[in-house]
Amino acid sequence: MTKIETGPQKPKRRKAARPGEILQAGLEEFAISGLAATRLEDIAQRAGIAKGTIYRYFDSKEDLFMAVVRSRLVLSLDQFEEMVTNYPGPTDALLRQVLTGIYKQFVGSDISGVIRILISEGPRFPGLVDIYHKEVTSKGVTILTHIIKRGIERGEIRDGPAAREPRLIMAPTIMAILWDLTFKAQDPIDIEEYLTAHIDIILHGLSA
Amino acid sequence: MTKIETGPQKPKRRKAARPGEILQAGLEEFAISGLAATRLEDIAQRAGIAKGTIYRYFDSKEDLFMAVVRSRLVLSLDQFEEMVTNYPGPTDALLRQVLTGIYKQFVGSDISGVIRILISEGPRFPGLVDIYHKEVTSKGVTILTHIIKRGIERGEIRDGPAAREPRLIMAPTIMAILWDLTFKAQDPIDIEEYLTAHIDIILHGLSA
DNA sequence: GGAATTTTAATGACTTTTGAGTCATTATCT
DNA sequence: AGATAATGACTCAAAAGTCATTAAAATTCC
Repeated sequence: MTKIETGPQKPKRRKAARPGEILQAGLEEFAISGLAATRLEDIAQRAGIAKGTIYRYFDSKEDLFMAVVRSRLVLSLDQFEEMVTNYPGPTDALLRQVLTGIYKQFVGSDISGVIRILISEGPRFPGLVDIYHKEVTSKGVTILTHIIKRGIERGEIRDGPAAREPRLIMAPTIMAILWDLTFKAQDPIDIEEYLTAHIDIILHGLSA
Repeated sequence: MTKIETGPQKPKRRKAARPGEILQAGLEEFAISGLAATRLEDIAQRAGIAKGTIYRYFDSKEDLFMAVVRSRLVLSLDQFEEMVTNYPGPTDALLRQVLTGIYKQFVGSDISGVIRILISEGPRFPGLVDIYHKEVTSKGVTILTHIIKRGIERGEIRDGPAAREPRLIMAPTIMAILWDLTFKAQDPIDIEEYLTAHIDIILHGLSA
């Protein structure tokens, strides 16, 4: 019955265990279990620290959650934007390059975790949805709109309903991310093949 | 301080409050908040009953959760299957009919709730993911594969990478469902237009 | 440069809160 | 009148959040 024995025994590491590590551990846990089902103790364990340490950097579980999502929300689409504005060649090659880059960067990455979190927790965190929509989604739509506009001007893309709905171009990407998150065990996607097929159907679907 | 006052005051309704009502209320709450964050009290309130009543029909919160998802998992794709096998006309009209039917039936329906639940809770309920994959996803893929095969045989669809990846055809549908769940407030989808564009790009993307 | 001292980081036992699950009591049905 | 359905106050376990205590780092002083 040696129980009442207050105080800690072995505070070890120093220097590391920075907020960044907590954010990373938090992302990994939240992406799997969501906000409510994730225990701070799990995050602490994954980060190799004690639960109490989290409270030195974040006010509450929810505060940590917000910080986690915000920290991964911005993600640079700038490279793609630049690709589009500077690209000299034909539209099909440009689209191929942009889509390839997006797959490489997103499928199976931290970003897919953020997307799952957003879908799951969106209703209780409209603020986060708002930021994501502004920072990521609508930027993506803008880039795709540019590609289409450019293609129409060059006479490579036909104008029509499809050209007015840029979300169609990225739909297969979103689906691949979610498929990978959800059905990887049952029925894994071969990303190479899928990407090839994606580019193929989009190029034929839009071409003049 | 009139607190300790055991026993109930007003058991009201009889006859209604059947398991079905609890399942419906459960679906609505679970779809918004997920398993962990949903309180049985919320479900009870939505169903217009007391918390204890739930335990007459379900053993535990998790048992109710499983029952909720299972109850909405099967959903008939049979009508679409039948459409495909019996359809006499050209592929574009068939595809138009099938896609229109899917949008009408799925976007904004109970099914979108189930899809959100599956994405959110999948990692902790691989059994449910398994059932959904077998009962819904792979059936959907089969139907689309039939359409494509039929189209190739009739000389209306070109063979190629896109024809080997039927998931591409339904990707915009999935995206519309999730977009509606997540970004309705920021940026609602006009389903009529979106569907038109979807059919347009797919038909051009696949046509011979 | 290094011992002594102050400041800051980290710990985990403890407290508090929250919500799942129970059950004695009461209404309604047969 | 007996059986069944429903209730909500209550119990209890689990996890969020606190804090006295200790380790390590930074600073001061000689």
